[in-house]
Amino acid sequence: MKQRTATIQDVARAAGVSTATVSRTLSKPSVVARATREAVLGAVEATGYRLNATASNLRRQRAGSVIALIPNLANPFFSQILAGISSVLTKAQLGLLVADTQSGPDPDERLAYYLRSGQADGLILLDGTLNEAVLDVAGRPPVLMACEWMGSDLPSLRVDNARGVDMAIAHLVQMGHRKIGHITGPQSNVLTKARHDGFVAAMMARGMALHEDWIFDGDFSMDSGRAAARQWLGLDDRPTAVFCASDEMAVGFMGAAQHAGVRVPDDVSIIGFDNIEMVGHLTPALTTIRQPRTEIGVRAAEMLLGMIEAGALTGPSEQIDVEFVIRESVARIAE
Amino acid sequence: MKQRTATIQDVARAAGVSTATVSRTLSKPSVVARATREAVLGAVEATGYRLNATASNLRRQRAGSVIALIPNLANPFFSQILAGISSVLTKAQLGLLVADTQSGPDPDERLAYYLRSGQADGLILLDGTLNEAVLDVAGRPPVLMACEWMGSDLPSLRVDNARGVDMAIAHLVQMGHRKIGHITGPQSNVLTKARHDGFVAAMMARGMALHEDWIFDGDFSMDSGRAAARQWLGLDDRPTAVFCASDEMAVGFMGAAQHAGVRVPDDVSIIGFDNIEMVGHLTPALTTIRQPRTEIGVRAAEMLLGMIEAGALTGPSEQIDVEFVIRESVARIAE
DNA sequence: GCTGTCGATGTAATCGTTTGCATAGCAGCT
DNA sequence: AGCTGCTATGCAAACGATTACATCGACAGC
Repeated sequence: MKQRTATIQDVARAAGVSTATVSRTLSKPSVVARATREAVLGAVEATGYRLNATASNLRRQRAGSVIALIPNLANPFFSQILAGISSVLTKAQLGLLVADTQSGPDPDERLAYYLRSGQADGLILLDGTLNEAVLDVAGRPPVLMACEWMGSDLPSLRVDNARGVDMAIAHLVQMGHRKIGHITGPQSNVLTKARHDGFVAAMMARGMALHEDWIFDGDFSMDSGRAAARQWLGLDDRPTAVFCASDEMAVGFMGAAQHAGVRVPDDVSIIGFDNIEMVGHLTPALTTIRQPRTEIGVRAAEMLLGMIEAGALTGPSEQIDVEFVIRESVARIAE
Repeated sequence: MKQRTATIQDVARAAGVSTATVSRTLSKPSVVARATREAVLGAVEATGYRLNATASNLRRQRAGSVIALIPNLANPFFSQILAGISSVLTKAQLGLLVADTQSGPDPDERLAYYLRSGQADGLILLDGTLNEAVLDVAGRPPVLMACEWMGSDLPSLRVDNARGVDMAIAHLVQMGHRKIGHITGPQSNVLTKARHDGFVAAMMARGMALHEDWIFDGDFSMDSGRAAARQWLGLDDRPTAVFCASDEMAVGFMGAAQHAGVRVPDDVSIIGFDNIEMVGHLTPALTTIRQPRTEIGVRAAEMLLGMIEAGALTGPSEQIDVEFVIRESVARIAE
C-alpha cells in the first residue's frame, strides 16, 4: 500500500494532454476547452490525484501558511481568536501555524526567526510585548498586529481599550463608588499600559483620587489576581471596587476574596476585562468588558489576507469596539 | 528593499564552492573539511542566507509540519495540549498546523482531506468523534490518537478515564453519598462513552442504584451544565452528588445551582473532570480529576515524532495516568 | 612506480508545479 | 490567396534545495 500518490504527470498522461493543461484546468478552468476540461477532470478522478502543495508553493514562491504568534497558547482568550483566524484561513487554502512566543528563551528572537524563515506568507502578532525593532527585516512578509502596540504605524487591529475602561469606571462611579483600585497586567505588555492609562484618564476625568496602594501589579493570570486579593485584604483603607485588566485576574481575586469570607459584591465590587466564557457562570456572575474574540480573529485574518493578496507590506488599521456587560459583581454603595 | 533573499547558489558563489558543499555543511557538517566549512559558514553569515523550507521539503519529500485536529479550538482544554505539542515540534523544526474539525460542515471530510493533502508529515487526532474508516487511505502519513477511540489499534495515547471515574465515585461513596448523578458528554464522543461506562462500572461495583433520571445529557459545555442543573432542580428525588464528565459542565452546573439558591457542597456535591486551571479559583473550589494536559501534548508529539522518523505508520500505544484532586465541592452526607 | 583506498568536493538529476512563450488551427476579412 | 486575430494547447524553463555518483588528490603498501 506504500504507493506513490499520483502526480500531475500521471494525470496528464491519463487525459492525453500536457501537464500545463492539467494545471490550467485546475487553477483557471475558463481558459481550457470544455471537452479537454472534462477529460482532465475525469483523469483526476481516476488517478486520485491531489495537488502537491509543497511543489506548488515552491513554484509560486509562497509558503502556504500564516503564522500566529501568541504569548501563551494555553490562555483561552487567545485560543478563541485563533479559532476565528483559522476559519478564515481555511477558506483561503492557507494553513495556520501557531507559535508560542513565551515558551522559548527569547521571544524577539523567535519573531525574527519567523520573519526571515519564509515559512509564512504573513504573520499575525498577538503579543504586545514584542520589540518593534525586530520587524525591520528585508524581504519580510506582511505583518498584522492584532493587539495594542504603542507608537507603531504598522497595520493593526486594535480594541478600543480606553473606551472599555471608561465605561467600567463610569458604571462604578454611578453605583456610588469613590475608592477604586486596579489590578494591572504584566509590566512590558502594551495592553497593560493601554488599560492602565485608560484607568488613570477615566479617574482623572471624574476628579477621583488615585491611590498608590490601590494599584496592584498582576500579569493577567488567575494566580496574580489571587495575590492581589491578599494584598487588598492587608490594606487598612480598602478600595470598595476593583477594576481588573483581565477576567482571569478577576476570577483569581474574587475566589481568594470569597475564601477569606469577603462577600462579593456586597463587600467589594469587581469588574473584569475580556468576557471569557466562564465568567458568566460564576457566582456572582462577573460584570466585564466584552471583546468579540472570534470576530477579532476573523477580521485580523481578513485584513492580513488582503495585504497578502495585494502583495503589500502595509495596509489599513482598524478598531474593534467593545461592549460593557453588566452582571452581578458590582453593588451600589450607600452614600 | 524588496530584495530577494539569498539562495544556496549565492552562498556557494560567495564561498567559492558548489551548492552541494553548502548543503552538506549545513546538514552534515562532519563530512566537509574544516577550512571549507568555515568559509561556507562565513558566506552564510555574509549573505544572510536562510534555508528555503519549501524547496527543502519538496526535495526531501516531506511536508515540514504536523497537523493537530481539534474539535474546538476555543476550548481551553485543548489549547494547553497544543502548547505541549508545539514545544516539542518546534525543537524538531516542524511546524504545527491546527485545524478545527467542528468549524466546517463535515468533520470526517476534513480529516480525509488532510490525510491525502500531503500537507503534513503526521497527524495528531484529538477528536473522539471522528470516523475511523476515514483513515483507510493509501499513502497517508502516520497518525496518532491522543484521545480515547474505541476498538482501534492505531497507536494512541490514552488517559485512564475508567480509573479517574472510579476514584471520583469511591470518594463520593466514602463521603456517604448513595444517590449519585452523572452529566455526560456529547453522544457520539468516545470520551463520553468511556466516562459513562466508567461511571456505570464504578456504581455497579459498589452495588449502587443507577437512576435513569439521574443521567443528564450534556456536551461538555458550560451551557449544557447549566441545563443539567435546571433538570436537576426539577427532580422530586434529587441525587446528592453529581459527577460531571467535564469541568466546564461542572462550572455551569454549579453556577446555575448557586443562582437558584442551592448551596454547594452542602446541598449538592459536585465533581468535575479535567482540572482546567480556573476551577481551583471557584467558590467552592472544585474537586476534580486532573489530566496532565501539557504532558499529554508533549508525549503525543514525541510519539508521533518517533513514528515519523522511523517512517512507520504504526507505533506503540501508551496510557497516561490521572490524579484525583480533592478540593471543596464534596461534602460529607449525614447517614 | 603502480595500485587501491579514502576523504573532500563537484556535477547534475530530481522533487511536482506553474507559466511565459511558441505554435497550430481556424475563421473572417480584404 | 494572404493576412490578422483569436483560442486552445504544448514546450520547457524555472522555483531552491538534496544527494547518488563521478572525480580528483594524496598517501600507504607492495
